Amino acid sequence: MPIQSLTERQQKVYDFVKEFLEAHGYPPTLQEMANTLKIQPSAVRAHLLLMAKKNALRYVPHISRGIELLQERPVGIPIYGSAPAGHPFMAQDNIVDTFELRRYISASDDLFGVYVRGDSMKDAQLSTGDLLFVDPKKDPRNGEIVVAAVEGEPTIKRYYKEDGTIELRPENKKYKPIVVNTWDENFKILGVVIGMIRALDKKKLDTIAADYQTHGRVS
Amino acid sequence: MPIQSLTERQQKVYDFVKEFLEAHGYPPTLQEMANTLKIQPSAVRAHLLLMAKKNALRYVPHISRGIELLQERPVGIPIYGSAPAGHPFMAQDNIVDTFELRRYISASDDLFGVYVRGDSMKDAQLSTGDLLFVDPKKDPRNGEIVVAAVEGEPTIKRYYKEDGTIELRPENKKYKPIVVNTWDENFKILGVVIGMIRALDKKKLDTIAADYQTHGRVS
DNA sequence: CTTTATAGTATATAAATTTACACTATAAAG
DNA sequence: CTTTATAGTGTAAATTTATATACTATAAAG
Repeated sequence: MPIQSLTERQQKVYDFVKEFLEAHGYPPTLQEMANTLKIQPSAVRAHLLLMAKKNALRYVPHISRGIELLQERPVGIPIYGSAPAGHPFMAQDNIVDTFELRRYISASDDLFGVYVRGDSMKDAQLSTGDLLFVDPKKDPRNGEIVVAAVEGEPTIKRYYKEDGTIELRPENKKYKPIVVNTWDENFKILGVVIGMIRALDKKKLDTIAADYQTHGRVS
Repeated sequence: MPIQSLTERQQKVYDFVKEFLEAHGYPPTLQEMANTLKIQPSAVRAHLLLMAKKNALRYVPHISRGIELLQERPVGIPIYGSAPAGHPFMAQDNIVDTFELRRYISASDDLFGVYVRGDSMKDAQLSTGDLLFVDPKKDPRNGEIVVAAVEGEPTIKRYYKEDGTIELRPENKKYKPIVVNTWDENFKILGVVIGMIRALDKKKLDTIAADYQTHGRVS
């Protein structure tokens, strides 16, 4: 069922509910809406009933504050695609998806993060300051990037398993691969890197730089 | 003020409010809570008042359903730092921060995203499939990466302003900079790239590849 | 052994909130 | 020119909801 467009007045009511909800955490009463919009509660009620019919919200009669907004714009971030020439880039119908972290980085609950240090994964386009999302429950496949502990030292490398050995390859010719036996006790896969996020604005970069001295990163 | 921990019963009430909110979009009444928990409204009220004192929620007396949950547990992801040799990497005291998207990518509300296409920003370590976070309200500074529309075509480049001209430089020697006049009407800065996220697990990469044919990316 | 915090029952009252009903008015559609 | 959808006013009644008050009970702390 498509979302029918709201009239000007209905939009005003809808907006008020939205703002009220954000401010208070619960919806307004008919009275509260009526006061702000300077109309009668009965009139507000009529608007709500109409909007409910249009599927813009749910209105439960007999229930105080019984309003639920639908089409909650997700906390998400709209993602624009490329549009045909001449078509405005930032138009509603050029939104190809909505970004929600939970959906994008879908992994087990005990997902964790590490910051990258150094240039050993340069050719995989990972650089100092990048934040990696690591899934500790996922079994690594050959070619995937993993966080491993070698003799207690965490390190980021590409994973290749062959017979009884595991090879951890850096992505930079300057460094050499590490080869360990699968039964080696001084070695442990901490998790598989399933995502990465990088801050690019200057203020954030400064913060990261400051952090750098306080906390370590994993190379 | 630290969040004092809830007693077992308080947690039950809290959880019920949370579930009710998710199911209905508005908080429950004392009566509704009392019915489900099989206690009296007065008892529920007492719990709410206590929890409000503990800052677990806001409770507005005299207001029907006047409950707002606070401390929405952030969808946060723990970030581990590098620990002294021998110290277990994934220990509680090695958590240097918690990742929350809204804090990490702090920008104006109308933040949007675009997927990268092509290799024109290769040397800035951006590759096809990366998702960029773009702030349309931020004024670009020299050297920052921006999304611009040149003759209607969106493009990702590094921004340099000098006198009356703006230079949009790719980060790949294969491509040439674009130079436009500041007053050029066929040119518009759509926003400044303030962050990037990349999916690295295979399943996600496949999804992106499938998407690729349906929707476009911005080069 | 007394205080304090938590957890409850039970009931009447007060206040908040929704609702029904009777009307008016305007603009667009058929 | 009549119907339909929207947008209201105003009021009393019905219902929902919160609150005050008086008690009981348990466990932990001092």
